[in-house]
Amino acid sequence: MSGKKDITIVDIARELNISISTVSRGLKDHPDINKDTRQKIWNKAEQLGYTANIFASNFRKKKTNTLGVIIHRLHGYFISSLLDGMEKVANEAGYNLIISQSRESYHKEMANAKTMLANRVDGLLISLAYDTESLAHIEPFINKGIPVIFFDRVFENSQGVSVIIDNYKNAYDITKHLITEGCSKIMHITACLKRNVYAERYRGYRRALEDYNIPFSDDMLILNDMNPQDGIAAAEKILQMENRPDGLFIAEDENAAYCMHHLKQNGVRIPEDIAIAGFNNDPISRTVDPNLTTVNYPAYDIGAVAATSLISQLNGASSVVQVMNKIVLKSEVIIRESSRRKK
Amino acid sequence: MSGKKDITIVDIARELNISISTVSRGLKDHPDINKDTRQKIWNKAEQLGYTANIFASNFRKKKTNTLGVIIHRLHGYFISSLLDGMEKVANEAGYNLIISQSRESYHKEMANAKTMLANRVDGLLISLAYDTESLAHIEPFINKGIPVIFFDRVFENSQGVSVIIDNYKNAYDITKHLITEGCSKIMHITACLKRNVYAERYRGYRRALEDYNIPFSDDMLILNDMNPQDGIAAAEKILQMENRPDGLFIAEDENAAYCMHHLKQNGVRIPEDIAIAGFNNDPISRTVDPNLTTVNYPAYDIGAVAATSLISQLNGASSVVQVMNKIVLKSEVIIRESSRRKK
DNA sequence: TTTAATTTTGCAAACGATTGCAAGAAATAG
DNA sequence: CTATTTCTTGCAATCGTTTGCAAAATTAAA
Repeated sequence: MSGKKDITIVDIARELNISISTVSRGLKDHPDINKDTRQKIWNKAEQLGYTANIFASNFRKKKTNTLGVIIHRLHGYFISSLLDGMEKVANEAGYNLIISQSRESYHKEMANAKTMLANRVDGLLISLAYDTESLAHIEPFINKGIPVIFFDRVFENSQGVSVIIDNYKNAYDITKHLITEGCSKIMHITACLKRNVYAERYRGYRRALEDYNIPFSDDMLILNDMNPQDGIAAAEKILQMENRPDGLFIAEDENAAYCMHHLKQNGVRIPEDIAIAGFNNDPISRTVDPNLTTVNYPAYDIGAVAATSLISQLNGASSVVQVMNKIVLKSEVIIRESSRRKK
Repeated sequence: MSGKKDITIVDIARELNISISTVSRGLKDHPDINKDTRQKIWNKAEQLGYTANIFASNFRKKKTNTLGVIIHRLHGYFISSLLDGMEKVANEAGYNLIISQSRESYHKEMANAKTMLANRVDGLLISLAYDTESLAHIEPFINKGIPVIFFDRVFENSQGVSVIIDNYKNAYDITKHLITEGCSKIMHITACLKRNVYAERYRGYRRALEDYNIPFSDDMLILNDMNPQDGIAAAEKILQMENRPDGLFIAEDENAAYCMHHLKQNGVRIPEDIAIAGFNNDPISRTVDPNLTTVNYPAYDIGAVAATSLISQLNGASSVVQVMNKIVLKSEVIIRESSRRKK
C-alpha cells in the first residue's frame, strides 16, 4: 500500500554515524549542537526527504497542538465566519483545529466531547446544542486541567471562559426600535428557549414590551428550529391571523428573510404593514428587499477572541486571563429599511 | 496546572496485579481474555476514571484517524454545507477532521499541506486556492501512499480522485436559458480563470454564445474576487455602460445577489431590463426579489462523497475506487423569476 | 603541561499503548 | 495418568521523538 516506510531521525543518525539525540537537537537548531553538525544534519535530512513526525513528537511531549471545536451546527454564514476567525488565530499560533458538530443533540455533543478527550486535545472550544442542560461531559476536561472556552451558546455560571455578545441588550434595543417606529403588536419568532442566545433575546424582547406598556400574549411567540420551511410556516401562520402583528422580531436573519419573503409574496408590505427585524447581520440581510434591520453579531471576532483566549491560557495563562470568566464583545443594532416606518 | 496525571493501562494492570497486555486486550474485548478478567478490567478502569489515550494508541498503530481538509476559504453557505457533509461522514466512520484554510494563497496552501503531512493525517481532502498552479505540495502525499481527494476546486489531470460537478455543462445550460429567454447581450461576472470552476463556467458560457451566434467581446467579462463590494462595483460598472447588457450570468449567488440588489436600487428592472442568473443555489437565491435563477450545486453531497471516497480508500480501496479518477455529481439549472422574461 | 572551563555529543529512559510469540493453566482425549 | 488441545496470560520489542545527565572532546587559563 504505502510505498517505502518513513524516514526517521534514526535513519539520519545512522547515515551520519552520530547519535539520535544529536540529530533531534540539531534539527531544531539547539545551540548545544555544533554549527557544522547542524548543517550536516539538515543536509542529510533534506537529501533523504525527511519529514518531521510531529505526531510522534507530540506524543512524547504529551501535547497535541490541537484544539477541539464542537459546534451546534455547521451551517450558514454565521458559523463559517466564526470558524474562520478561530482557524486564523489557531493556525497562526501553530495549533490545529479538530471540528465536529453536535447537530443540536446533547448525545452527540457528549460523544464528541469524549472523542476530543480521548484524542487529548490541548483545549476545547464549544457552542452548546439546543438541549444541553448539563455540563457533565465537560467536567472531565476541567478535572484534567484542559481549558475550555464556551462561545455563542453558553451556559450560565459555568466554569471556563465564555465569549458572547449581550443578547439581552440587543434584543431590548431592537424591540424598542420597533416600538418607537410605531409598532404596537410585535411578535417574536425564535428557537428553543433553553439556550441562552434565544432565552436572552426573548428576555430583552419581553422587557422592552413591558417598559413601553405593550401587552404580550402567548400567541405572539413562535418557536421553531430556524429552518427555511420554519420561516415560511411562521409567515403562513401570521397571514392567517385575524389580528395580525405590525412588528416582527425574528431571532435569525436567514429565517427572517424567508419569512419576510413569504409575507411579501402574499401582499404584505414591509415595513408599512409589518416592520421586521432580524439578528446576526448575515449577508442575506443586505440582499433582501427591503434590507433587513438586524443586530451586528461579530461572528469572526467571537471565533478569533475565543481561540486567542484559549491559546493564551495554554501559554501559561497570565493571571488576567485566569480571572476572566466572561468576554462580551461589542455588537449593535443596525437599522435598515425593513423597519423604518417614519419619514 | 493540570491536576493529577492521567490514568493509564499500566495503572490498571498494577492495581489488578495482571499484565499490561492483558489489560490492553481486555479493554477492547479481545476474545483471548477471560470474560471475568475482562469484567474486572472494565470495572477497575471505570473506577479509576480511565480514558483511553487514543493518541498513544494511534502512535503505536501509525494511524492518526484524522483526515486533513484544506479549503480555499471558510466563508458562507456553500463551504459550510460542504464541511457539514464531510464531518458527518468522517465522524460516523470514526475519523477526525482537521480543517485549515488557504485563504486563496498558494503559499498558505503549501504550508498547510506541510503541516498536515507532518501531523501524519491518514488522508487529505483539498480544494485549491485561486493561484495554485502546481501540485508539488501534494506529491509527498502521493509518494507516501496517503490518499488525496480533490473537491470543487480541482486540477485537471491530477493524480488522486476529484469530486466535482459539471461546471461546463451547467454554465452552458444556464447561458442557453438566458438566450432562449431573449437575451442578446449577456455579460459574465466571475473570478480568477485559473481555477477550473471559473474556467469551466466561462467556457460553457462562451460556447453557448457561440452556438447561438451571440457575439462576445472582452468588455462582457468582469473578473473580481466575489466579495460583496465586488458585486456592487460590477453593478456600478454596468450602470455606466452606454450599451447595457440584457443578461447577466454571475458565477456565484452571493455576488449575484449583491449585484442585482444594487442594479434594482438604481432603477433597473429584473428580469425585464436585465435577466440574471447565479450559481450554487445558495439560500440567498431564494430570498432575493425576484428569486434568482441558479445552478443547484450539491455542496453537502460533494463533501459527503469526497469523505466517503477517501475513507473507502483507507479501508483498503476496493479496486473500483482505485480506478476512479473523477466523480461527477448530479447538478442542474434551477430557473426562477430573475430570468423569466417570457410569459 | 596541567587543570579548569566550555563546548559537543551520546546513553538510555521515558511517553502509553499494541502485538507476535511463547509459556502456563485448564480442559479434553486416549 | 500421560498426551493433546484449547484457553488465558505475560514478556518484551516497538512506534519516533525528547531530554536529563554524564562523558568525551576541545579550548582557555594557569
